[in-house]
Amino acid sequence: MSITIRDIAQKLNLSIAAVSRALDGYADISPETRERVIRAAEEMGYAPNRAARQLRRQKSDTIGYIMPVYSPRFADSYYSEFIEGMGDESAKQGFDLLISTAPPQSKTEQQIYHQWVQGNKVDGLVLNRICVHDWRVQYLRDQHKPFSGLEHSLDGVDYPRVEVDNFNGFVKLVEHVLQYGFERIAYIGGPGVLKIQADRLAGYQAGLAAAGMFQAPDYVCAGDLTSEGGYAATQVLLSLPKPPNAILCVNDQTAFGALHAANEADLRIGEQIAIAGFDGVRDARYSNPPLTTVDQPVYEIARKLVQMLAVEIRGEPMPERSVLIEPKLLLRASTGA
Amino acid sequence: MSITIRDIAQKLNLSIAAVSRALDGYADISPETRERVIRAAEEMGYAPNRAARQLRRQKSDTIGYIMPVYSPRFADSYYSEFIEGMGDESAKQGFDLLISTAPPQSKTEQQIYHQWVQGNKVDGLVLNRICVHDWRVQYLRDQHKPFSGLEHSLDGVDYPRVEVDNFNGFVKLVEHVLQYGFERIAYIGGPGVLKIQADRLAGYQAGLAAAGMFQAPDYVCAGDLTSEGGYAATQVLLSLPKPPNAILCVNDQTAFGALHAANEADLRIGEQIAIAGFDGVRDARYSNPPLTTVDQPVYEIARKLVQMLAVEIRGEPMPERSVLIEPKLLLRASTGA
DNA sequence: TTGTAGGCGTTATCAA
DNA sequence: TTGATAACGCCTACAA
Repeated sequence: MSITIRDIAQKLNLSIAAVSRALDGYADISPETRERVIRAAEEMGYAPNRAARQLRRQKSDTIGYIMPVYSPRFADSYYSEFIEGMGDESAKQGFDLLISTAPPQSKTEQQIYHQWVQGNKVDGLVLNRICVHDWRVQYLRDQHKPFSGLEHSLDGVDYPRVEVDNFNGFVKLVEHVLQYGFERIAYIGGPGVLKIQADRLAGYQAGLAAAGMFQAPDYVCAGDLTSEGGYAATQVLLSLPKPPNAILCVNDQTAFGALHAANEADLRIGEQIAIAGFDGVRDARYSNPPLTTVDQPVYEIARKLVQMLAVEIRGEPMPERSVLIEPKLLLRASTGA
Repeated sequence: MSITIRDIAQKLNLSIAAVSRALDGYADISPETRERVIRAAEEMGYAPNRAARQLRRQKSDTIGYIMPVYSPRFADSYYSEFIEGMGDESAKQGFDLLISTAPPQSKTEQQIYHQWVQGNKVDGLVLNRICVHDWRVQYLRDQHKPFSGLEHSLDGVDYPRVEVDNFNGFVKLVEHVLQYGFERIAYIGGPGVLKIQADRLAGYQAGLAAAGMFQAPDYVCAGDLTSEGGYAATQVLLSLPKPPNAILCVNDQTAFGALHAANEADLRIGEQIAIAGFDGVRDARYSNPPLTTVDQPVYEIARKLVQMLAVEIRGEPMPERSVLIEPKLLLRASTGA
């Protein structure tokens, strides 16, 4: 079937042990033998059987990521960028990347984590969309399985992580729209359990408080991180007796939905109403009108997460277990900029 | 370390063979024993070691996909939708999804394919962005490794596939802009080796020919499937002595770049110039102005590809090895609709 | 119905 | 420097 070290050994009249060591670069093998083995392996198109190696070494050289899908066919280029970053860095670090999809907090999600961890399918995992209290963090800690995460949950676990200054990003966003004269500022958020939701909402509130602005309870809506959710929430906001003239959204997808609803309502966006997002996805430059957003370097963040995880897996010392990223405002026409 | 069937056997005073068979649902085991085993496994949090199982069964229950990245940090929600579709269907079919990134036709790409195939890391692969003549198709055929693909290469290999009627889609696109009075129609394509490029370009030319329209050689540009490429190509087109008044793009990302360039040139898009894409990514609804595009159900296509691949891997008979999808025009403001 | 034993391909330990 | 051999955890033919 496939070529094994046994085939190479046979052909070269060597023991499989010698072949194995020659290929793995051990020192106790004669240079000429090593040379012969390596050439033969090349010629025969040998590649080690990953299952056998994994079984023996008790590690899989694989990193796992479970993509949180809130609904079937939800598309968000945030994820393509995130996955690309993880893929590039995984390859560089010599790991494969195993991906699955599951609704957050679902039974399915738990099963996959359990199978991967207990079945030794992955050496470590990358988490994002971390919750304020996250069962995954606790579970992986208990299982002593290495992981890294985007955002820091409040479970008291010191895992390697990247944190975006969501709070401050939103404060700046509020300041920006205030400066442009929009004073009735609403917020469309995501699921309340999410850390980003907690932090961004807090930033929104702090920004308003700092300016001594009125905070209408009606002005804080729940979305679901999708453009559909943003669309629906915006319709509700616009039908209030005293509708807002600025809508800040927890992410860009939500903002796309908000733009859509405001356009349908024939509002002059950037003039009669300001709309902004958070993420900095590429496509935000091409929306109608171009979307003001808070840019976070998703690709770089994903790479960093994998890189930190690789260090953790290899058990190397890690100088900084926490990287803080200051996102930056991208001012565009949707807020009148 | 982890729980194995040996642990369960020990606890229950059974042989590991009995435990194994009880868990795998063999008939030759007493109901009560099976009951005990299953409960114990549950209690102890057992999950089979994937490497051991894979080594023994000679299959990995894993599907591979290599994401073609043309440049670092290229974001395209086409891929997040594609990956989500594959992820959902893989889970449903009982497969894990292994993902890597590599530039198309690169040495890296070849190495990964070789490692995965020869190392038995995956049971099969999904290909997209198929080339007119594709080394991957030939390689996997030679290695007798199951695979499915989006688009059919001309290598004379009858693999399970989904084909989108790119030719006809572009013919319809040409008809549409002609009908709206745009007669100087340009085309921005992708890498010439791609099957979609060949088919869509042919559709463009056929559409023009059918209407007896003039075809300026200047009007056919090469892009790279990114918005940057579309932006650059559009700048070239607009600086021609006799610039086009319609630009049809090989994909939506390219079209986003074209919109950007046309907006910068202060053209009234949909009026002075028509711009259209191809893919139907979600975000095309939110561009400035909303983008006319040819919609293909990416999520469903991805699922179908995995489903066909699963059938192929299991060696089941496949009624239809080729699925043809007729994409449909989505008319929006960017072409004056 | 259950247990014994061999082997999947690799790596690591020990001897030669 | 090299070879024989024993695991890693699971599955399955065969024996009991």
